[in-house]
Amino acid sequence: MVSLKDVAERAGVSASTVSRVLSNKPVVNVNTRIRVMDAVRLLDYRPNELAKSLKLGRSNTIALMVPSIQNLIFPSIARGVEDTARKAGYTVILCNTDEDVEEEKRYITRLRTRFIDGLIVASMMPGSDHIRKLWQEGFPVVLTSRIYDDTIDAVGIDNEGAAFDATQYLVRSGHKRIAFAMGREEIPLYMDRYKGYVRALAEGGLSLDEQLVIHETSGTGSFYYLMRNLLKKGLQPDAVLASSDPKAFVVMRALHDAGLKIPGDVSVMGIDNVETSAQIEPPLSTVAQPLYEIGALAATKLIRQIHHKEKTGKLAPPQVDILKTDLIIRKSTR
Amino acid sequence: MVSLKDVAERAGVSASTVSRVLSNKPVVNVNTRIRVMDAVRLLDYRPNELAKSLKLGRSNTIALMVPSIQNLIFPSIARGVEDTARKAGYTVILCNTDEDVEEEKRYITRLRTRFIDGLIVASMMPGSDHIRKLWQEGFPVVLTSRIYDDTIDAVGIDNEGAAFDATQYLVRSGHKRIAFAMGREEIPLYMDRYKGYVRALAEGGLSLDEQLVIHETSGTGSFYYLMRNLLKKGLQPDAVLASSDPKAFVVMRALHDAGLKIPGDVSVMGIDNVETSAQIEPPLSTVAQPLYEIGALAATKLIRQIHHKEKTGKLAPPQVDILKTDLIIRKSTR
DNA sequence: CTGAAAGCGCTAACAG
DNA sequence: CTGTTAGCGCTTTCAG
Repeated sequence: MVSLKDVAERAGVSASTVSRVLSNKPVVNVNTRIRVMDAVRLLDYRPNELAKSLKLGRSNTIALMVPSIQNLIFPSIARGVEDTARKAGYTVILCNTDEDVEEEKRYITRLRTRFIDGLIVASMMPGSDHIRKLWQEGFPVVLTSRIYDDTIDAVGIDNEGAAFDATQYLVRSGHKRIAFAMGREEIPLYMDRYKGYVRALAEGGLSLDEQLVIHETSGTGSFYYLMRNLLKKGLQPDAVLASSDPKAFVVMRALHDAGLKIPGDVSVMGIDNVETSAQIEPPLSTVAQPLYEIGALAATKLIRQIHHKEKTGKLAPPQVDILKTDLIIRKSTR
Repeated sequence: MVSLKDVAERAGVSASTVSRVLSNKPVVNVNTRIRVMDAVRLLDYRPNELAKSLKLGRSNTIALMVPSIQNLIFPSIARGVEDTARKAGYTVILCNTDEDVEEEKRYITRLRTRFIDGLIVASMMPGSDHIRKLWQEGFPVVLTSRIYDDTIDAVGIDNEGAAFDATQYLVRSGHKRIAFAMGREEIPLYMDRYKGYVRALAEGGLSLDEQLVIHETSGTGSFYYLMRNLLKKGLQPDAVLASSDPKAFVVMRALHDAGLKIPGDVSVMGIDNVETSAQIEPPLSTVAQPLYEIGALAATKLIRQIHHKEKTGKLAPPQVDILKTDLIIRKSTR
């Protein structure tokens, strides 16, 4: 390991001078600068980031916490985060919490040790008070995808509105019996989507049939049996809105296996616009949320907060950004 | 920020004693230990990982380099890596290279600063000599998914064999005109899969028809037009083997849009067994590679190397592990 | 414009 | 069993 001192020796100057050159301090003689740079090249010197971080009190590293990177919406968000972080000179750490609040806490404990400058959380659950606490202690945090209130920086979409748009489209195109595939109720974004569905039904003059809303039991896969059961009970809908694209995939398979045509016999619609949604057969109609942009904006906001905190010593007031969603009609709806 | 010194003061001992207690050195009096622990709790002290890393010369952090986390095979690998790294007390950094060798190099430069203890590379390209160099310099590296030789630790599958199995299944089930959707030729794993296809054809007594192998032009999406063109030219195959599952999705859509039934008119088969493959309609027959396990094993091997290097000062001889693949017949083949 | 010195928070001999 | 000391590699006053 070649250190500052080695370079200094080689260039015949002091360590401080080398440091000045390397951090582009203007106050250094051109000739010494050249001499130093030569030594740097000669020795193939790389600064030790760890030492720098320790001294400076920041690591230029942020963490991204997701329930699971295997969930199709998170790779795009992660990509947005990583791209913009990298461009700003930050490194990103990936944390999968599996919806486990304890795991989340454990992570936070590790990360709080000033190892990390900020945190993007896409896994927040109602019980995640430790995250609120983090923010209150002045640690830069931005929430994504799952937002609970406006007391913490966040970027998300209008989930109620997204489901409303989807449902409204369905009623306007003449569907009368619109089923809803509901996600885990502890997760507010699903409650919001449910509300949007209910409101659009009402505004469309359709009455809500509780039998047509099916509730996830054990994971996304459970919708297969749930859907088949609905059919078996003779409750065939003419459309189903899934509260997320992956759920729509499963619903489509159940419908197909029951011998039903999509969209001939029943229309299917999702929410999210995950990448595969366009690639399956039939391509899924859905409400797109700008996943990459969400990640990118979250990273931008976080880095801005980090800088703000460095300057002023405290966090700027929280601000939540709601990004526009987009109704995308493909081939799974008539 | 509360430091060791604060705890020491509070407990009326020296910093070294606190350090001993915290790292569970056995040589410390029970009473002092209790006193120290009390002070730790009272002050809610958390060790500064950065300082520890600087002193110890290791950061308990590894990096995972993938072409893009949005590519469906990598989330599962990433999950395997992250889970096993976390259990071993390591943190993982996510790096997307977008197949860009320069980006890869830039990353390596940053990471080489002893900021990271080891590296898992799933993005290796033929031009990635800098990675070979890393290994030669004694830096722990394990290759995944794209393996080039046996001079570096690696874990992967037998790509030739996987394609062979798939093709053989197709010929044995009576297909005569088996097309192949070929990936980028610079990527050896695709060449290997191509070879497996060719060999199985030969062993099955079928002659290779170059017109039936279609070559990716601009991204996975291009297979849509490529496939439609093939059909337009009157060269309809009775089966197509895609060199990856995502390519199979696109092929299926092209076939469908041309009015062809799967598997009635043409069978489709993939390789990878990405998560969505089971969820689409019809569920895709494919050759599964154990993605999660690949990631998990890669992490295990890397950490073992890191420890070995800490003990002996150098890397253990490279070893490549080939994991078993699994032919999975679902509904897209007859 | 440059060097000496102090210190970020921690661990590891070395004494006692 | 415990304290003192030195130092990981870097930045930053403070003098000169």
